[in-house]
Amino acid sequence: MVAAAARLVGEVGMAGISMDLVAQRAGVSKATIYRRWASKEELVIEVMRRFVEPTAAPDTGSVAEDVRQFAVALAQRFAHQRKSDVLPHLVAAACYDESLRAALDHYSRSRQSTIREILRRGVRRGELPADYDIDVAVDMLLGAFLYRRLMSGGSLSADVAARISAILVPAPSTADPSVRRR
Amino acid sequence: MVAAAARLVGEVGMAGISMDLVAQRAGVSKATIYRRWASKEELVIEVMRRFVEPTAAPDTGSVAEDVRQFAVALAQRFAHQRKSDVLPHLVAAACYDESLRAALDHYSRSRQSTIREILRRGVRRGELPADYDIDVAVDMLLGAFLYRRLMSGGSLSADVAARISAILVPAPSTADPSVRRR
Amino acid sequence: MVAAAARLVGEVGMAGISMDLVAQRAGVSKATIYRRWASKEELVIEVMRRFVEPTAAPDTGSVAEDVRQFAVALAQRFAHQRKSDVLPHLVAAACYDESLRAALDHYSRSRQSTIREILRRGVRRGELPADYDIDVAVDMLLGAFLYRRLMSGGSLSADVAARISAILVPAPSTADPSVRRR
Amino acid sequence: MVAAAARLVGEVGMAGISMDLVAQRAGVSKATIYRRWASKEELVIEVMRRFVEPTAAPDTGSVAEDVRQFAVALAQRFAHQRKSDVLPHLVAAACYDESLRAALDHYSRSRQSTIREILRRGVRRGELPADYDIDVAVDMLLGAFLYRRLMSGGSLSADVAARISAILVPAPSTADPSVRRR
DNA sequence: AGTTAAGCGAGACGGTACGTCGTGTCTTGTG
DNA sequence: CACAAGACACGACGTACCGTCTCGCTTAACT
Repeated sequence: MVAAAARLVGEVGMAGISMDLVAQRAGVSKATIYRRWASKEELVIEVMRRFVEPTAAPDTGSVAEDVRQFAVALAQRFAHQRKSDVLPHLVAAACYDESLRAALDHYSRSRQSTIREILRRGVRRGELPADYDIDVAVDMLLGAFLYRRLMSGGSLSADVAARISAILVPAPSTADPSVRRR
Repeated sequence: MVAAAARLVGEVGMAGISMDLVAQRAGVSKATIYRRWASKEELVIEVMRRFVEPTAAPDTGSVAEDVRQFAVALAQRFAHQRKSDVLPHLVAAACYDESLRAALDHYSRSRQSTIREILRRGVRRGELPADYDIDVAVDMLLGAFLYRRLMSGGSLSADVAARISAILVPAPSTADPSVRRR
Repeated sequence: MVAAAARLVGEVGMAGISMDLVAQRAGVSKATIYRRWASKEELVIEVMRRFVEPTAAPDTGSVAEDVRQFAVALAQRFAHQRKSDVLPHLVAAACYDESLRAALDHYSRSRQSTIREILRRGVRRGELPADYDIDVAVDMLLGAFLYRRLMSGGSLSADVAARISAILVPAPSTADPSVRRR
Repeated sequence: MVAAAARLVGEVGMAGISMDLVAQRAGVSKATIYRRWASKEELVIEVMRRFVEPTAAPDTGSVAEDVRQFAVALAQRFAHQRKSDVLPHLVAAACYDESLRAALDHYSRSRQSTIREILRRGVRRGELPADYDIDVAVDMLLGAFLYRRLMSGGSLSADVAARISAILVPAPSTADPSVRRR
């Protein structure tokens, strides 16, 4: 069921999926699907939860470097056209469906744990100011990727990833104290 | 026609709109609409082009302050639930429709002109480094808003807007030369 | 189980009944019902067998009067909208289901015993000709009721009942010999 | 559409018909069917209206003979298993659907015109008493056929038809005046 | 001025997917 | 060990939009 949906996401993308199709492929009745998920969107969230493994958290000793590596890895994720079409669809659907909204929030929350952990470590170690706003930073990092992918149409090369992380967490290169103090 | 669509966007949101409904409201036949727009999405882009006036570009003399004001103004934009549901829908639709993709790109490009101008001015004046990556910065600013609104579910207060712009363009408060030089 | 079905027939009529509903009401699992009856129709036949008591056979000494009384009593039976919807449903279902057909035939046969007895008595006493076709007469009597109720939409008053029986078994009132002789 | 439905009635009978099937066979969308008929039952009534031509009215000069001929012709109609399953289904469905009820009434009314005309002629000519209850007689005649076909399970031979009509309109064989006068 | 052409409203149409319901079978867990 | 509880495959239901299409009617331009 989830597996069939996952396969279909890969084959025809979010737009090509219908409940009838999933049911047929999974050898399952539509009613059975609806018994578990309220919509194909919630089903697809389940797909992501199960089939998209979280990015590993690097620990190089430097926040700036950790963030950079994380960002580069993330950029690669967005390469696959088909699969990265899923998220925009879910986001749009969540605008009209409260329960989907909740499910998506929960999912995105869980997916942010890696980058949040990296940043928290930075604060702990003193590499980032104590009042560093992790929420906002995460929004900026992931938002930049999303926006670039969906709106700007720009590339998502490793270089771009690096530049984004550089703005987010300025490299302490020449022992720049300006950030830490404030 | 566009006016009727605009009214409907306000009343029932993107999800509640159908071509039949627009046609009926505009006192127009569906065929006539299709003669001008390929889909309701392209029609709605037209709506935005006509009815969403661009944010004014502040010019306070300081990039940091300009960006801050711009961000705060933008944050207010995202307040209206109904209307800000439109963009995600268009973004999702653009994933499957090349021509819509183009129309949306064109639109978003034109909407970025204000913030790009602000940043370009900053570079010209030397407040920002000569190699400041405006593309990336714009992605981070707008992406942060989008992501926060759609995924994080966080608030979009003036305070948050200020913090975002602070990360993007560190205030030169105490004549900090570190950013400029590099 | 049968009792629950009977109650439901009274409440929601044949159309509103489903096996799930009967099961729930009877506090029984569907499987248990299917173990005993092949369909809800056969279950309902059981209901009729148990809960619809046969019309009493009058014996006034005159066939014509007996038939009249029987017909009037029968007419009252058809008054209840809800309950008399059951039979048409069963009849229709029996067209496609051989075993149901048999069950229904058996039931209707048993229900005709009263009127057949009345007519047989008439023949025995010589009030009806020896070659009187009881089968046909029964069909005409019951058929007239059924048809009137279901197709003509006419009323089923005592008066109508009387007129039907009068045609079937002409009253020997004024020593009319025409029927007997032939 | 109606033609496709007619063909299907012949092939799979009333029970085997579904709106999806009719739509597919007619090369038409379900919505189009529903635009014209509220249910498959009303569609089938249309089928009967168009494809079942009315029985011709015999005029032999004698009511008794006219009725006999009509009855015999009618009996042949009921021969085809498949097709005569349709009516019971419609009758049952009409019990739960007011508008179908009306449509069916209208149809059956129009189908009775032949036999009614025959009987009216009999009254006009004085072969039947002036107060002869045509409504009741029609119910008895058609009802007998219906009942025999659906409930009794008896045959519908020409002989049976003749016997039914004999009871309904006693042959005036030996110039029996008893009926006419009254 | 009369005729013709274009443009449009109205809305029917073939399709596709929806989400729900009922059936009859089959499995699981409990008393 | 039987049975309630209920999950399940199947298939029909009736609805909603989509995008295309054919009708007439209007209005304008061109005879």
